[in-house]
Amino acid sequence: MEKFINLDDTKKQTILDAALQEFAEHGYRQASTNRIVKKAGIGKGMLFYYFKSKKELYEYLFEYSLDIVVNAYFKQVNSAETDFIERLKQAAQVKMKAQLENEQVFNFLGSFVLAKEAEMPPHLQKKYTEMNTLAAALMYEGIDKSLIRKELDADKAFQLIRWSIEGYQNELLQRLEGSKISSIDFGPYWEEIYGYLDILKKSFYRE
Amino acid sequence: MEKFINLDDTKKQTILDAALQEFAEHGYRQASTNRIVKKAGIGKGMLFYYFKSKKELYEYLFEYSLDIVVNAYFKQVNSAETDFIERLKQAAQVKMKAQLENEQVFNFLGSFVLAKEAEMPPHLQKKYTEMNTLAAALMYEGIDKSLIRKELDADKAFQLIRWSIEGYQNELLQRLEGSKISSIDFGPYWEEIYGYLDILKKSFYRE
Amino acid sequence: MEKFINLDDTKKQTILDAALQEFAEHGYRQASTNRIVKKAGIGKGMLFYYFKSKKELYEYLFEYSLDIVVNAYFKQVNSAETDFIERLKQAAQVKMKAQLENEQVFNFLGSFVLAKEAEMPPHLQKKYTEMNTLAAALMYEGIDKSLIRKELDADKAFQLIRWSIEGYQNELLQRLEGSKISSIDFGPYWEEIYGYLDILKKSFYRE
Amino acid sequence: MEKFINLDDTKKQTILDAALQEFAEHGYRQASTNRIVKKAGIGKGMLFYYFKSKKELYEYLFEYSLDIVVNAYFKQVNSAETDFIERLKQAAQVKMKAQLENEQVFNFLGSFVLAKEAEMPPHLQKKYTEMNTLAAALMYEGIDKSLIRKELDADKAFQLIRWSIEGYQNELLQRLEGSKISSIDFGPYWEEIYGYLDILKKSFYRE
DNA sequence: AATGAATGAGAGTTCATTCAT
DNA sequence: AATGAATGAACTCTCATTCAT
Repeated sequence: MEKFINLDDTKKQTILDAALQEFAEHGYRQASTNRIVKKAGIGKGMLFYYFKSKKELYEYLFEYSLDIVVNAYFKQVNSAETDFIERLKQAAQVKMKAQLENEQVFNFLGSFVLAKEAEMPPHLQKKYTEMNTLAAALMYEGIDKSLIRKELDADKAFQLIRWSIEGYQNELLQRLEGSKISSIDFGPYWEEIYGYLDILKKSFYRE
Repeated sequence: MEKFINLDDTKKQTILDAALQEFAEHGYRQASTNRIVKKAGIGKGMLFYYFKSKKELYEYLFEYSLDIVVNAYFKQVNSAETDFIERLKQAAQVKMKAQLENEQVFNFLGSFVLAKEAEMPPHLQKKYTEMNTLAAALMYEGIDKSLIRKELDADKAFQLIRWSIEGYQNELLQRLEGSKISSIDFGPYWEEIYGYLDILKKSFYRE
Repeated sequence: MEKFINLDDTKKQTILDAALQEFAEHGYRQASTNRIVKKAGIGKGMLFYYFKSKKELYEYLFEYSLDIVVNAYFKQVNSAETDFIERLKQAAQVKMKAQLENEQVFNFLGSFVLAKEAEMPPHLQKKYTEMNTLAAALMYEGIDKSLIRKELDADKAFQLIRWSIEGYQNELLQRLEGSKISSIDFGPYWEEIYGYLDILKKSFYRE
Repeated sequence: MEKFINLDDTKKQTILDAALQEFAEHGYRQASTNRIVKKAGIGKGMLFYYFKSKKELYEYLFEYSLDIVVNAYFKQVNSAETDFIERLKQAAQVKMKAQLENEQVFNFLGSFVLAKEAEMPPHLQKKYTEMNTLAAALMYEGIDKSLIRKELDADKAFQLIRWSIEGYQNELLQRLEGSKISSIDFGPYWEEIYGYLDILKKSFYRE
């Protein structure tokens, strides 16, 4: 694996892209190392020279993808914004941008949920959970709780708001499933989401 | 397939359980018919005597599972209750009970979303969608919209409430993952969920 | 096998027909005992009660078919006819008639050549050869050798004539391959064959 | 398949022989790829590395065999000889030699006729027919028809002569079946065949 | 006499992984 | 550092044969 890390960037990227795409498209087990080396234009032996097994390759891709997501998404969320809903709104925009720019990585991570626990080592599951925890932390850090109506438990309210938004995002994803992400006009969806955010504000925030 | 249906119940259940578990654990393609017969304690040939192919087995399990879910869950939801949040509360209780009693089935259906459309025959996709439509209909039918604060769009509000609850349920599921479901004391969780429902009422309902 | 022989004729015939057809259509190995019992309308076990194995069934069918051929074909050849070519002509007519009336049997025997020696016991091969020898004997018995031009070895001439006719029959068979035998108009072929027989007479017979 | 072509000749030949033998002995469907690899002494996977399927292997063997037959047999027939029977005589000698040197190939091709059309792709059927047409053309090209007695239809006479000879060859083959071809003393047979050819000349040719 | 459920070996094929070059 | 030929276990599925009923 260190062998792989020391490769020059172009080659590294070619291989990463080939592998991410293959795993995203076929899932862990159905992904074919044969197709990966063909797509990447390298010899069959090299893949197992860089990574000692298919699983190690997968785990590497996983950690690599988490890194990308953290840097291109989480770290771009404006933590100066103290209004929770506004921060969520900005986060959603950042996420969309990051997804556009790292389609393979997001597709790959999206497909991770599919790889059943039985086959995936627990430490990956853990990392994934940690990432989600980090994301949540970033989401709540420095938030102005006083905006929430005083008769409500602010933390629980935040959770409910987050779940609502995530629910909406999932539903949106299902609706868009199949469309090529780069060809979607998000205009109408932003309007829709603003509608929902407005209701959330009216419901949970003080007047 | 009729061959299978006419089996005595104990044997049928053993095979069903083995297959549901295998598919839930590994997904469609990665599931091994070899492991299924070993788990079920039947000869290699019998599975293909009962079902002419792996796919037919999968489809049977799918329809079987839908039946269970509809009967043990959806049909148990009290549609006389016109308060949306109260109905959701009752539904959540029914769902927990159904899940407890049909662990494998719920696991299996949960894993279905993941099976790539390409492999699954359209009529299964259709059935699944129909089930979800039915579920939504049951959830919203006869609901008293006037409980929602008049300045909010009632339908959107219902959606937000639903997403909130589903989000909570998912999070709960992840937290409990690994624990043997039958050994969980749900007491504290009900309190927690009531806390959330309370907030939702305060936020979205008229005073 | 004696079990089978003591069955009443209708049932026996049903089973024979089903088996002959299956073997003729798929060859020995690809023939499915499952399909045979289904076609014959008997239980799976009965087939192996009557015949202890697929091979025994095949061998029985083989001997049965030889019997039919000998009785419906060879024995019908008019041995009073002393002109060799005339006898061959009559034999060809009788053969066509027999084939029409025992399509299954002839198809089955035709497919026998396919079953490679490796799998078929030598005594079947032997029987088959014996049948051919018998056929040849019948063909030559009581033939008037004096019709053959005196400068020719009569026996060798007969052989050549026979091979010629068989060659023609084989070529005809290949040409007709695929057509349903009962729907063929043999008219034009008889003319053709008479043409050939005429040449043979002119060539091998005294003037 | 190119993978196979680039193998060194010894290995290629080992595999070819194993496969030709297996197919010749058992026919297409009943031939076992398992037995082929065992006979050839290669790993199970290699066969499918060289040829992507059993069918592709079969088709390769088929075209390979046609090539051999055309080059080692047809092309060796002396087309300068204008006497039909003399040409047939020479052809028979060439054929025996070719058969001796390519036993497997001739056995394999001999078994091809048996493989039911349904399973074999039409282009193979076509090639086979083309080969036969070519063979016939070679046999009749430049032949001096004036040798045939004037009262006979020359073309039909040629057919009869050809069928006669083929019939003799087949009978010879059946008689020799089982003997190791390389240990046969063909001396007596040539005498026999010359006897037959002599009769044919006396019968069909002008005096 | 009759059934058909049950078995397990074997079919063709795929694939991660190794290793000689 | 790089190749791709080679392996063999595992895959889904078929089938002749047996056996409890």
